[in-house]
Amino acid sequence: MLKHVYINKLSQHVGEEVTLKGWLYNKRASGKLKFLILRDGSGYCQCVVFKGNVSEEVFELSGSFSQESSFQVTGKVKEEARSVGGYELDVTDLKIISSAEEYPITPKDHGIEFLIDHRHLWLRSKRQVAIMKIRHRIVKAIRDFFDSRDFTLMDPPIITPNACEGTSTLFEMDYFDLGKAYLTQSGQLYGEAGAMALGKIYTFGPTFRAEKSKTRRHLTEFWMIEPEMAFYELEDNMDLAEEFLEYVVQSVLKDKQEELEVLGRDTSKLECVKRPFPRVSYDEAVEILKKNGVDFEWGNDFGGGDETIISNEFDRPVMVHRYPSAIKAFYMKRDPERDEVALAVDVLAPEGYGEIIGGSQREDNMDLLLERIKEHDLPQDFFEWYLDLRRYGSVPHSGFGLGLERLITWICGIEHIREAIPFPRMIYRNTP
RNA sequence: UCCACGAUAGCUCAAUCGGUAGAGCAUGCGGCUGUUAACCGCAGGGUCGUAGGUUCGAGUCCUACUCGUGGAGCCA
Repeated sequence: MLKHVYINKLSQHVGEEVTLKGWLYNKRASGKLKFLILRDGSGYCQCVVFKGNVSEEVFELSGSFSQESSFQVTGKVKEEARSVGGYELDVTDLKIISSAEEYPITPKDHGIEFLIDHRHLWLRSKRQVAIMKIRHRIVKAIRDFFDSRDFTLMDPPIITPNACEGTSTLFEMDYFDLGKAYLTQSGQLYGEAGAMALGKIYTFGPTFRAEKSKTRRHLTEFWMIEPEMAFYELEDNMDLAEEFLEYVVQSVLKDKQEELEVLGRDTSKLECVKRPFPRVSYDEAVEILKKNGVDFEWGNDFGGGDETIISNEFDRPVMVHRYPSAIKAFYMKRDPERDEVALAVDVLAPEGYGEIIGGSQREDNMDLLLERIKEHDLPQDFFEWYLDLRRYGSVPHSGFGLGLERLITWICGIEHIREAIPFPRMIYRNTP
């Protein structure tokens, strides 16, 4: 057998005879000519079997196996403009590795229920492969961004004894003799401990929300990135968030054009994602809503529709800061010049994709933090370790949380968050 | 939890006013030397989500239930 090469490296082997290994994506035949589309995870290649070029057995074999059968094929690589990917294999030999049973996902349309039931197979389709490759590129950009700025990756626990923010519904479990425990809703409080130890950290891990949310923006299990920085105030936090988003989006644009094209993404919308991002206060955002005819009362949180109206005013992500403290978490520091608003910031993605980042400067004053814990009716004993961060050398600090799948959904320009994660966990679905 | 919509062949869907269950894809066989979700011909493939009801007659109308989809609230 000749050297096994991958489809995305075919350009280096033009004129050579090579062996490809993969799965049958689609096939067409025309008399003495057969076209087999092979996919190998790195790309797609049309393999042409001409009756005159192969043995009788190989010619018969090449038409006999079904979609998604695995096989290896040997032939000469040539440039071919008519062919997908620009290269083609003139087949001289072919061997079936495993003949597939009748494959459920055909090249025609399918409903979402059927596709998600077959998620393990759906991942093989061109569109899903493109999304997963972009997901990987985004994850790499996120890590590169923080790593190159001297952040330390610090993994928070997944099992926690209490609700982080005291509001969400959590997945509950029995934890031996210690009573109830919960799957984490956020690694943030632990991130703060990390920032006091390491200066600048980021967490990157799974997060769980048991709310019975049933929309295209929700998963019960998703991945969250939470940087936390000692000595950062709200403005520093916003500077970092916009630099971060610009870097991630531009990295994907630079390296994943082909995949974005498969998804039909309008990349001009992504080209706009450059600093500076618009920054509007909550007050100003409320004015935008009123200008657009929304009957909105100061003090409420924005709904999905409100976020869309606000983000439609801009061509790039918009940072909304200084929300009413009453609707924000207990640990957020209040504006010293205006107690009714918190030093919080949400980043709203363009095109109606909604909130992708939520962050704030944290309350660093021991007495005020204790007051907030009592106001929110939270069990103080669970937070003693967190209060220690204020007892022992408290400093101004800030951070934000980024929902990975929401970021992917926006960058890919896809309709529903379930396609942004390999195996989505949703309120009425936990299989496959 | 609430609101709306849906369930017919392996898949995607159609079936007029309540009157014999249809098509494309997929599968099998045959044809074609440049196909791009190939095309052409033939064939097989149905407990119309479940349980009741109305009717001479129900895929179609009514009731309940099950499952699913979209949205609201809540959130990243």
